[in-house]
Amino acid sequence: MSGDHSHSEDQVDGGSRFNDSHKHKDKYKEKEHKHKDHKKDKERDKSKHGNSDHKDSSDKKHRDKEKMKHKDGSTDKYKDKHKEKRKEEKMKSFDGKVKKEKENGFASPHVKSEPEDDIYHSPKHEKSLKRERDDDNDSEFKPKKIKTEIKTENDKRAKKRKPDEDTKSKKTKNKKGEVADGKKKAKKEPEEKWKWWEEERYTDGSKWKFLEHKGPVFAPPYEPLPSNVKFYYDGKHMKLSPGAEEVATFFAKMLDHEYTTKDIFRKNFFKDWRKEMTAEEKAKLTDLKKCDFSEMSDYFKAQSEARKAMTKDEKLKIKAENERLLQEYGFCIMDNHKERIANFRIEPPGLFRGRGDHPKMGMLKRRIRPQDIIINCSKDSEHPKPPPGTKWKEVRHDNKVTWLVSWTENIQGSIKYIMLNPSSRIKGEKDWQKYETARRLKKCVDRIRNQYREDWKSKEMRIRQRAVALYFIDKLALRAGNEKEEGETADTVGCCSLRVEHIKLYPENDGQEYVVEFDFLGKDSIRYYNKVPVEKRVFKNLQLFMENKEPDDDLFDRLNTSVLNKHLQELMDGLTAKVFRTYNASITLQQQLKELTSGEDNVPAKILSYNRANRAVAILCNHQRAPPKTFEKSMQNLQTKIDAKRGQLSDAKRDLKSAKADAKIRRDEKSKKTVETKKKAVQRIEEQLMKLEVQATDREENKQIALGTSKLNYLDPRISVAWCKKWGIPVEKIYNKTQREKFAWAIDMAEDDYEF
DNA sequence: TAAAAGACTTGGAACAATGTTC
DNA sequence: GAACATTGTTCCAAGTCTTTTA
Repeated sequence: MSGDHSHSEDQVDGGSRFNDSHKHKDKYKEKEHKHKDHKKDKERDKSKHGNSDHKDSSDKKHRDKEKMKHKDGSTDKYKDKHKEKRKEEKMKSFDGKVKKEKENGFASPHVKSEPEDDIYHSPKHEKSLKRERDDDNDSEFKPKKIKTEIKTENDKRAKKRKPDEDTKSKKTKNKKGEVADGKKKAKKEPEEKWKWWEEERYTDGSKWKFLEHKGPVFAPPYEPLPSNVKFYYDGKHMKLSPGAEEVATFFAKMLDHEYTTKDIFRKNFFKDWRKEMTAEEKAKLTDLKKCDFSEMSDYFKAQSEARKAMTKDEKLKIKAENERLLQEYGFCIMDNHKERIANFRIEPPGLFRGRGDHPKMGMLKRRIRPQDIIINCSKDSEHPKPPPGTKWKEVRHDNKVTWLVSWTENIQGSIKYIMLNPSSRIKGEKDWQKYETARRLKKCVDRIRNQYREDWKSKEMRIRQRAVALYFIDKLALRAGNEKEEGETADTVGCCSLRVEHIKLYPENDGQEYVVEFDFLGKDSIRYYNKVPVEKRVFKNLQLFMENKEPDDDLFDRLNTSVLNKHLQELMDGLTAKVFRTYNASITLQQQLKELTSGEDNVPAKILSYNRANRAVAILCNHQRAPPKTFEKSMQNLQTKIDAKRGQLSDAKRDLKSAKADAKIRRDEKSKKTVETKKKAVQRIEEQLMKLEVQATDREENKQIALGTSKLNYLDPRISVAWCKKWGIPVEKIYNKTQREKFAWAIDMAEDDYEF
């Protein structure tokens, strides 16, 4: 598995996946937080190292050495401590729901020092390719890189551009250069799109020089229920205080949702709801089961129906108002350009909807007020005004970050941000940089693979673990798997946080040797199930890692994401675990496109090929979705259409046949024409039929797979653009409007010969 | 230096808008 | 133009990785 190609084949075909594997299965529910009274880690460690019946004697020697080495290793200490805590927790709480002390992070302490250079490099007016990076050098992305080098690089690249692009770009050249210090307000954005990718990037670590915006839009205030909408407790009407009523409506709005049947959700909700009640209410309302929210629920349903049934005019009015809000708050000015803000509305209060078995689901997400808000903007901009009579928590001017507004949410205590749209310069640059890093990995991936294969034989356990984990991250596109605070979130894992219970080893399975079965909940509690044959050495290592461990012990007990990423950083500048996902996704797309696209195919067939290539990536990355509720029905409908079309086709063919026969007898122009018309009709119907059949295939194959995430986040858009150009497929068939805006840089720069 | 905080990307579901069919 | 299907957009949770703090 040294070359890209074979490697990727592994990825595409490797393992049996997607066998009805959507989301946390019952198994997990049962398994969750099982209470076990197992021995402490240190004891385990001892017994492990002392264990003498290892099959592989060299392994044993290694372990013995390891024992010495790790006696005082900080990493181990950490892991042990961590595990002890986890175990303590498990022992403490029967159902594992008791919270645990905060404990996370492993972040490497190294801080990149960036030269403090406040001089704004004003962009050049002449056509430049400052940002077009070559695969061998994405150092332009690093602020440290000095300008002269950039120029040289770009001069080199400038030749690559086609002349017609040059004229195009002249026309759309932005006006940035006119205001050298970037501090004056922008002139009106020209109608043409700004090509930020043709400009120079900041090299001083700053993200902008000028930022002005209007602040966030707050959630509308609570509107009390009309008096005829009643709440009942224990069958009796009860008028709730406004605070309690508001929280009650959050629950009522979700009444039809599965959430409200879940114990944790109900428990959390009730606890938080009670906090909002008056003393009197608190005394009276003691049992959620006795609460009757149905009138509220019906009221909201009726409201939603009414909204749907609104007249055209009313709908238009709302639309106009939304548009007004968008125009006023939805844009900011960043360095002379009007840029779209992604989420300018503050999240409204409601009940927290954690995914999977989230211990905090149902908790009250409190309303965010101006005094919770931190504004970030330029000193010399017109600062956003807080609503009358209120104050912002803080107004700061930090141009080393990209966010405009932030606040701390009350469920996890984490910070939320308002940032720019994906089409913005600031997001686009980062995105581009991501793919360039992945392309650099392409150049050294063989070396890295060879290295981790070597490391499988290392004397040090931590190195072996690191190497095996990296193999999985590379081969299976697993996520890194940061440590998580137990009890704070759903129990999900990634590679480094895999536990013994998440894998099963089969020396032989279905005629294959050394098979590993993965079964765990990953991000968003989406199940990852995969059976993959691995190399013997990996297999033996896994056996070793699992020795004398309990099911809920860490598989890689001498590894965490910080250690792994530090190692990766040494292998390649800028390399982290997630780069492998980007790299493998993009390279897989490129290979699959090459393999699947046939020049003779028509456009729909080519698009099917594209979707199949996209699908291969989505499967690799385990991007699953719940099959749409209407899936079966819509498949049926499609089949009906296909059948009808087939009928139509045979009719048309019969017509053609008789027309031909007719023409043979008559031998006149009119009947000849008729034959032509009939011929065309047959052709048209054949095409339509083919289209429908392709659609059916595509849909069936896509039942449980979500293509969007990989398309938006993992696939270098230049691959798709190049493919479109090469085969004459309109790019609109692959990317919708929003996606085209996000990938404008790629659409503009990629030619048909682009190679990832 | 480990832990915590902060910043930013990735993720599927829900909702809204648009397209299609009758 | 109503009803339904499909596609696009928004929402906000949950990851990764970096930076700061104690």
